[in-house]
Amino acid sequence: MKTDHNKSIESLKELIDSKNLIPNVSVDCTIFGFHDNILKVLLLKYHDLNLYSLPGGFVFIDEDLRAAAERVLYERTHLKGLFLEQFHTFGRVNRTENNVHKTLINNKGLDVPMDHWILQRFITVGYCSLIDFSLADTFPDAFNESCAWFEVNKLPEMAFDHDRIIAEGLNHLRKNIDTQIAASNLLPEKFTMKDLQCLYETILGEKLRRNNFQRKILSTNSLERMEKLYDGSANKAPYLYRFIKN
Amino acid sequence: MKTDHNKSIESLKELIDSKNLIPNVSVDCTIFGFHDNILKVLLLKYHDLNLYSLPGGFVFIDEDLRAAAERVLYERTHLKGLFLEQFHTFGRVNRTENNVHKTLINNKGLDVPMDHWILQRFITVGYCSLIDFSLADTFPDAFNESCAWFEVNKLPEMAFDHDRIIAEGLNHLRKNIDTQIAASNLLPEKFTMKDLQCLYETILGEKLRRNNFQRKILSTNSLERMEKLYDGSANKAPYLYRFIKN
DNA sequence: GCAAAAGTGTTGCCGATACACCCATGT
DNA sequence: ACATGGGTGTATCGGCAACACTTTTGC
Repeated sequence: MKTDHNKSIESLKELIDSKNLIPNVSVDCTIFGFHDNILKVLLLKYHDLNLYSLPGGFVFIDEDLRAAAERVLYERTHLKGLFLEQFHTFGRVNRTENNVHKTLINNKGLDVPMDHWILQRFITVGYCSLIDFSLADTFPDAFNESCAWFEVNKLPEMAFDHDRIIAEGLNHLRKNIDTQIAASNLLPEKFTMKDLQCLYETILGEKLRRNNFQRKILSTNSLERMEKLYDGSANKAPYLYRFIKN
Repeated sequence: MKTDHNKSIESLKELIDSKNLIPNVSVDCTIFGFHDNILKVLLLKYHDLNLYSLPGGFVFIDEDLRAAAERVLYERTHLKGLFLEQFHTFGRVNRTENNVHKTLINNKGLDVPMDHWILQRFITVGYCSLIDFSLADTFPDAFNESCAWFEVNKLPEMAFDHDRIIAEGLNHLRKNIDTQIAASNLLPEKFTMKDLQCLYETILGEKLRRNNFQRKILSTNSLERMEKLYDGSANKAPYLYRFIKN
């Protein structure tokens, strides 16, 4: 454990001293997780603080902005090729006024110049993703002691303006949910129309009409109907569907 | 003229040396201009180069990101309180690979360290605005020799990825055009329905049906009908309308 | 009266909604 | 048979497109 801790400090120090980062810029990912009809969001807990943040990171000088977001997503989930979209850039001066980095650096006993950009105001580019949280392990980084899923309407106290970023990210997800996104590993290979409807309802946070939903989805011609599912219950067996791959 | 040139160099040098700017970050404004049924976009021409760019600028360390965009808009038009919306952040590494700043600095004979961020890759946040180009004077800056309006489908060669930024900005404008935006100084106080329709058609780049357009706009209850306009032509006089201020 | 442009009416289509009914299945 | 829940039919509504008709105006 001690070595882990030293390693943490080492990598933190390295990060802060790095000349290979774009100063004053970060990316933050609202990684939404769906499973069993619950919508969660992945948050990190800072060491020794009762304060949470979005998975975020800085951008290397030779790295595409989107690639930085992909890297953040990968570092926390070890998953690649996921749905990931930029939705807004947050740049108000006071968004980082309670700069938690300062406390962290002090707590770690690191020697960082007071005029270092990590202690100043910085802007952040918000990205939005969606995965199945039961399929993803999560991996905290040197800044954080834990990496955990929180239901979107039961959020803990957030650092910076991350509560606002989550709200905007969720808004983006809701406006952009479609069968392509739903198709990416959120449901089993074969699933019932009810499964898909529950996914939509959970993301949108509202009930939909069963029959109208079915028609709307089928009219997109993105589903293929398979055999029926007999689960032993005393009712008509639903058809299974799968997404048509393009 | 000589003094102006020296002043230019002075302010350029000041800008580059400034410790008060966020490095590697800029804002670029797609300032669309409407008048006489023509849609233009405001471009700057670089000194001694046959290359154009969007009005852009850097962000002061104590300045809101949006305020930086407002400042850029104000510096080029001397107008305030205009429609202005962020639409996308462009962050690919190679977007600044033909860094025109290098040429400019060489041409000016400025002494800038080769590792200065202005010569490196930087990301830019795109903002979109819309004004009446006949009402706005335009003001070039030290970097540029002229500031001029170009029709959106007759663009000259653009620096960086500014052609893409314009395309995205126009797309944003088209998706967000509404009576609120149209109300902001693009038309005279009183105008005919045809005037408004022409504005929409010019921005959207497509013809609309006269009668359906009228119904659609009136159904928003954002217009107030005034007296008729007699212009001496041999046809029924159209009503004048004005926007209802909230 | 006539041409030109504005105002208004009507019809049909499409998508979304809401309600209803039928069908399959295990107890 | 019957309760349960899935599948499908249909009426309605609102928005929009398309077309037609009427009105106003100066020549």
